[in-house]
Amino acid sequence: MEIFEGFFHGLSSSSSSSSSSTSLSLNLRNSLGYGELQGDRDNGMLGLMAEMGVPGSLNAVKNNDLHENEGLGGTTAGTDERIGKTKKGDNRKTRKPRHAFQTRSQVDILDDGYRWRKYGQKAVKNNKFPRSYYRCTHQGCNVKKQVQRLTRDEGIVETTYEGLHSHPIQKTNDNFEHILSQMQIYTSSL
DNA sequence: CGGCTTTGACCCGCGC
DNA sequence: GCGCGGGTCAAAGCCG
Repeated sequence: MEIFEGFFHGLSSSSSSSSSSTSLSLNLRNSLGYGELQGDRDNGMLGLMAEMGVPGSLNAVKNNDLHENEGLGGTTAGTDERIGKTKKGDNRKTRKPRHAFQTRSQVDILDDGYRWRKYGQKAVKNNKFPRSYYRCTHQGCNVKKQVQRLTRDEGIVETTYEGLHSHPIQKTNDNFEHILSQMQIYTSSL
């Protein structure tokens, strides 16, 4: 997979600090947890990058911001009322896998083939760019993701996926290589 | 007109 | 207890 090797050249030239809103189509078919099992990190993108050996130049992107947060009581089934505060602390054991990776791209929204609905945006400490919260629009699929652009290198977008899709992707991934030629993927598992 | 984004409020955990 | 930081809700507006 020399494509990844290819990215690292000609990247720095394209950081034109313009966050154009053209949607970039990144289609990762069999990655990002499409499946029933949890924690199947061996396949898909993460495993792919793990075995191809991401070059060590990514120390510029310290993922000290990526701290695993298992509590994350976001397991709202959508039925509980805030006022009632049923606070389902019991099923905290069902922690969801969270996969974060960083892509060097000029666009904020990396379309990975799923349909996402934005449900929030917050300013993050130590970052001048806000973090966006998305949820998969597919029925019964409450996969969430966060997209955040780093202050240190505004050419890098950090995407954190939480949960596993229970439905197939709908788009094709034939232009995957074309996408890869436009961005640089870092990896991190948490 | 329906789906999505925007955006302020709300909630909650945690540290002081 | 209070403030802060982060995550979510939901009403209103936008847009194809």
